[in-house]
Amino acid sequence: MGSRPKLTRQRRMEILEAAVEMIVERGLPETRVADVAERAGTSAALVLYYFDSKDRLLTEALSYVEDRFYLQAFHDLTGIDSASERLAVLIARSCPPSGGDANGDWRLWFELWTRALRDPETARKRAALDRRWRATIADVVRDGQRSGEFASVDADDLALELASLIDGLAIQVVLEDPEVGPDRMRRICLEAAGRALEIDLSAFVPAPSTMTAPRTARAHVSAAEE
Amino acid sequence: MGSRPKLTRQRRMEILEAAVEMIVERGLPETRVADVAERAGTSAALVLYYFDSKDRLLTEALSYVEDRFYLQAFHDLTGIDSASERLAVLIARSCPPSGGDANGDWRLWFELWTRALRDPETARKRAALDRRWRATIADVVRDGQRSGEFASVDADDLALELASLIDGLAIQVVLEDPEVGPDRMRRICLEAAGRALEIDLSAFVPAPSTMTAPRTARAHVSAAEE
DNA sequence: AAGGCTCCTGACTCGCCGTTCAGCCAACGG
DNA sequence: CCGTTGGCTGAACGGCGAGTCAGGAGCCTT
Repeated sequence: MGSRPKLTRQRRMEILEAAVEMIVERGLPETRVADVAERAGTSAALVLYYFDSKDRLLTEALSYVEDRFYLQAFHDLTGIDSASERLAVLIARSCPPSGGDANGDWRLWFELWTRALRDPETARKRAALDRRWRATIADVVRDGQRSGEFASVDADDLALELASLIDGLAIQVVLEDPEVGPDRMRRICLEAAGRALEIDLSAFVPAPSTMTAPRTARAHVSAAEE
Repeated sequence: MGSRPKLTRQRRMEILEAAVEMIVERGLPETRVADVAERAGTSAALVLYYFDSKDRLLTEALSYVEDRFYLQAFHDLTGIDSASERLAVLIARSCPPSGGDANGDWRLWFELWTRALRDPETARKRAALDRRWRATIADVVRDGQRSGEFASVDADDLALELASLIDGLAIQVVLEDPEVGPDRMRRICLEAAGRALEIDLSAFVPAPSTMTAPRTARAHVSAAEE
C-alpha cells in the first residue's frame, strides 16, 4: 500500500489546515466546502475528492487539531523538572490571549462541545482527549507530591477541578467578558491550585515573552484514538 | 396601542417555547423554522408572521430562556437564610441531571457560547447574564462573611472561580464523560468552595428529592438587558 | 510514442429551506 | 347583513450549497 502518496499527503494537510481556519472563522456548521477550497487555493470538487463528504472533512479536521493540541501541550511541558513550574506553565499556556487574534484553539473547543452534544463519535473522541489532558495534570500533581512540593490531596480530583476551572474561565476570556481577562484568569487558577496544594505558585509563572505558542507543531501522528 | 393582543401574546409564547425545545434537540444553527412551526402546531408562515425572520426568532428564544433561567435561580434561593445553605443549594441546582433528559438548559448555554463567538449582540447579553450570576454568588459569599460563617477572601474572585468551575464541570457532565457524573461534580464544587471559605459545606447539601426543578417559571418579564 | 494513471477542475444537478404572497375564515361593529 | 380587521395558511419562488460527472493536463512506465 501507499506507493507514492507524497502529494496526496501534502494536499490533504493543506486542505485540513484550511478547514481548521475556516471553522475558527465561520463556525463548524456554517463552514462550506467552497470556503475551505478557496482558502486552500483549489476547487470545491477537489476537497470532495480527498474527503468524500463535508461531514468527513470536518470530522478529520477536528481530529487533526486534537492531535496537534495534545502534542503541543506535551512538548511545552518536557524539559521542565520542577513540578511547581510545570504546573505553572501548564496553567499559563491554557490562558487564551486577550485579543481575538490567536485564541483559535479555544474557539475550536467550543465548536467541538456543541457538536459532541449530538454526534456520539465526536463525544467519544472529546472525552478521550479530556481524560488524557486531566491525566497529564494529575501526573504533574503526583510528581510534586512525591518530591514534597505539594500537599497530599487526591490528584485525580484536583486535576478535574483544575481542568474544569480552566475551561470555565477560558469561556469568559474568549468571549471577551470585560471583567475577565487572561491575567485575572491566570491569577485565579494559580490561587486555586496553590490553595489546594498549600504552596504559592505565583513565583513559578514563566516569563510572558516565551509564552506565545512556537507555531506549527507539525504533528506526524494520526488520530490517537483511545 | 395593544387593543387585543391577548392571542398574540399567547401564540408568541407557544412559538418561543417550541423554538427552545427545537434548539435543544437539533442545535441552534440547524433548527429550521418548519421544525418550530410543526412543534408549535402551526405553519412556518405563521412563525415568520410573528417573528420577522429566523434570526430574530432564535434571538428572542435565547433571551427568553435567559430570563427564565435567572428568575428560576433567584426563586430557588429566596427563603433560605443561612448563607452556607444558600451556597450549597446554588451549587446543587447547577449540576445537570445525569440522564440526557432534562439538562436542556446547559445544552442551551453551549449553543449560546458558540453563537456569541460571532454575534456581538449575543456576546453582550451573555456577558451581562453571567455577570448577574456571579454577582448573585458573590452576594451569598459576602452574606456568609458578614455572619461569620465564611472566612475572608475576595468575594468577587471566589464567585468567578466558582461560576467557572461549575461551567467547566458541567461540560463534562452534560457530554456524559463516564468519569464525571453529577455527584462527583457536586462534591468537587463543595470541596473547592469549602477550602476557600474554610468551612465544611457537605452538611448543607439539600435533600435530593426536592432537587428537580419546579417546572415552568412562567417569566412575565421581557429581556432584562444590562 | 502510446497508453495509463494520478491529480485536478468547471459546469451541472438537485434538494433544501427561508421568505413572500395572495387570499381564506371567523368575529365583530355598524 | 355587509365590510373590515386580525389571525392564519398553502403554494410558489429563489438562492444557496453539497455532491456528481465528464473530461483534461501532466507524468511515469513500457
